[in-house]
Amino acid sequence: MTFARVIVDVPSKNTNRPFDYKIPEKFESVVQPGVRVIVPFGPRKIMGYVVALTNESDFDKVKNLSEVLDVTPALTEELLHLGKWLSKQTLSYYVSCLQVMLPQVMKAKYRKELWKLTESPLDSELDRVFDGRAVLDYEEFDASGVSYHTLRKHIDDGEVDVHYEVKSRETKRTTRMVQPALDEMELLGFLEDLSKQAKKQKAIVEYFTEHREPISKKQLLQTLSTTSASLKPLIKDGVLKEFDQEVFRDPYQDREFERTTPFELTEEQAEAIGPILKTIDREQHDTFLLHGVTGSGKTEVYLQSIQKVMDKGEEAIMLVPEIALTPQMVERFKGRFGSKVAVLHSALSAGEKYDEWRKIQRKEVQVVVGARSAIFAPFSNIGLIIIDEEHETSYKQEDRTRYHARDVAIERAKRHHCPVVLGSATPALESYARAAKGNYQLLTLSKRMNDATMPDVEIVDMREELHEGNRSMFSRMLKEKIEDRLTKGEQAVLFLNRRGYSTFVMCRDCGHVSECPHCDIALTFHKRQNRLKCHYCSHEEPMPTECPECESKTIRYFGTGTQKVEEALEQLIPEARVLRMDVDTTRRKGSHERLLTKFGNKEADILLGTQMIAKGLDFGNVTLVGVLAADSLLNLPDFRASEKTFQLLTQVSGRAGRHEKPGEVVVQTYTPEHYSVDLASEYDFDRFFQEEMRIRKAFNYPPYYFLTLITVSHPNQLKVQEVTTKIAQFMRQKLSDQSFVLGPTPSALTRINNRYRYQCMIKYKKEPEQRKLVERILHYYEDEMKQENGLQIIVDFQPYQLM
DNA sequence: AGCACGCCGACT
DNA sequence: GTCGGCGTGCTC
Repeated sequence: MTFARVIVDVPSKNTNRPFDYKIPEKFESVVQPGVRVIVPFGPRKIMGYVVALTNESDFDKVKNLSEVLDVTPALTEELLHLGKWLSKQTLSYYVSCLQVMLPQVMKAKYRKELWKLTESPLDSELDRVFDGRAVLDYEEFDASGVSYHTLRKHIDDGEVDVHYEVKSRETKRTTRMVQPALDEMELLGFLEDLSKQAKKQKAIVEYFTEHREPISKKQLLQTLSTTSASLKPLIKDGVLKEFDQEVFRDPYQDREFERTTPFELTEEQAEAIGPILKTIDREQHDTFLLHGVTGSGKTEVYLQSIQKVMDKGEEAIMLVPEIALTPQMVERFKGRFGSKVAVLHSALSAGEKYDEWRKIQRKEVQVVVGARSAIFAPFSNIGLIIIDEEHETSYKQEDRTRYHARDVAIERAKRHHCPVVLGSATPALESYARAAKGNYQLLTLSKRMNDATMPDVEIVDMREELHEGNRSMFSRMLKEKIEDRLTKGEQAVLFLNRRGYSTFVMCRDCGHVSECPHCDIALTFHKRQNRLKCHYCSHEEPMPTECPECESKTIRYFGTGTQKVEEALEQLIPEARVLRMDVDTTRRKGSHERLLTKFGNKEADILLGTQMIAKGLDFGNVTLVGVLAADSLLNLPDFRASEKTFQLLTQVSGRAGRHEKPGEVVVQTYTPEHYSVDLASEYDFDRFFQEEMRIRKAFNYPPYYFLTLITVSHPNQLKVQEVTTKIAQFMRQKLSDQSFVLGPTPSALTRINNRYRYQCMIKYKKEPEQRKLVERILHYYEDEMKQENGLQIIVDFQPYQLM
């Protein structure tokens, strides 16, 4: 095999195919599919992925590849295949698909430099830029204003060279290790010859007569309480030798995890796990939907299924939504499987992520617990894939390679002949419908463990509160119940779906609302900084003291955010100790965990938070859950609004009364009659499913129809309109009568970052040619999309984010 | 994507 | 004549 077929790191239409390179003899033994290489590409050097080896090439001017970056392939053959599949599914470039499977640090960085090759002076202008240095960053030259022709002249004369540098950013942390270089007899011999004054050297050599294995230099010097001054001569004399050993940053190294053993399964759990274990045994592919109410012990089913897979010597992937990847969850896995677990989530540093990934690659672990991208874990012998909280929308990647982890999981599981388990208390409608049709096997856990009952849910109509003169954001009932918990020494969780202080700022005199100058959206007030921020672009401005329109000083905040609730709570119940948990208070690494530990230690009475507290929290002392504004999701322009509301209310309610003490839930709403609020309060998933399916059917939404969303954006509104109209017309004309093409419609967020956005939505049941048609559209607009501030067309198959 | 090449108008 | 702008096409 003398040629490597390489996918180069250039995401463009023309380069979306392999390029052939000759393999120099010295690399022959290491180059194999999946390794990263550096190759010459035109005048520059770039990174690429070897996808195949061949004995011949159709191309006659094949170049040599210049460097090999991996010894162990970064991507397995299976992942190379999967990447191909992914690029077809999402209409993205092959190289981008390979890229998403790897840790960020493995992406190449490029530098362009100018190297001065001569001692003699160059053009005086250019010499001034070089300023005596031999190497110059190209950007510095670019910014200097010296003409390209001047440079060109020197390049042609061989006095200056344009140098392209490819750098892989991964850093391997190493420790200096020390090891004996002689055998025991020789060491003892050396000791005899050693000068009497060299006490410390003696101690070191004596240590190694008893310990042959390497020890870290730091540790050695510490235990023998000496310094490297005594070590150095020994190394110089060839008695000992030093080397660097790679160490893995372990984000959990300072933590002790209490070992847990499998619990005895309840009858229901045993019944649910049976078919999963059987499928693992038979090495078949099948997809299970595990529908288990909150607190029914889904995790124990996962853990025991994984144990089975590990006993067979196979590997397991467990996906959890980012916000549910709590310390509590990690603890359960580390506690059961110890060091056999790698954890991958966004709170890790880039280096830590890389190290966890390397543990998987080196087969040091058998289990990976992680967020969406962990689905690409480089295992080669997968026996089980679990997706917990499978209804969560965070499993859908919302940029570039718009994949859904569920689809990838099933694709991988098919190849590995292993089951996929989708678990949720509130399955996605799509999944439940598939289970109902028999495409997935439904497994049900209907009872909570510990004989706990689901907490009672009280719905409070906030309109009535208002009529009766209560203008605060807390209903009288909620206030009473919070106070009751305080006196009993129990805890409460308050849930709000918004961070910040309030949603928007309005002048009471003229009604002026402060909006982002680049986006069509009201600015959000952040009190601590006393600034207005746009949540869609990075725009910020100070909070005005008077209305910019009418100069009135009566500026008011409307809407409610966590910060504001915290303040209101302080006024209402001053003795309560409140912990606020949202993106703003958990930004720093480890703060998430710190806050939860504090709450677990009962250092606070009330945990107030957003989305992130809806999942996975399990505190026995929490007996009250308050939902401050149940309808906040309901009013979004999203056909899944009811589903999301139902899911959220159910999840939040599940936080209360998980152990001995019974729990209660208070849901405040302006639309108590809405079926998603009502049915969530009765924990009636089946009726909600029926009701919601009826509506989806009537409006031709998933799961009855598939969706494709095409979003067009451009700084010029007319241009966007025109293009979107053309696209919609084209699709309408080409697709069958069974499909619906909606649009052009302005997107719900009409303008973001000074770009207008229009969309076209396609609802279809079967359109095998659709991807080809979309490709034709993208091809047609290719040139316009290349330009810096040009047209952008985003195609999302099975979108979750409709704005 | 980035780079060279080549064609064109503007200017010492 | 020469410099620098941008459109075009190629990269194994």
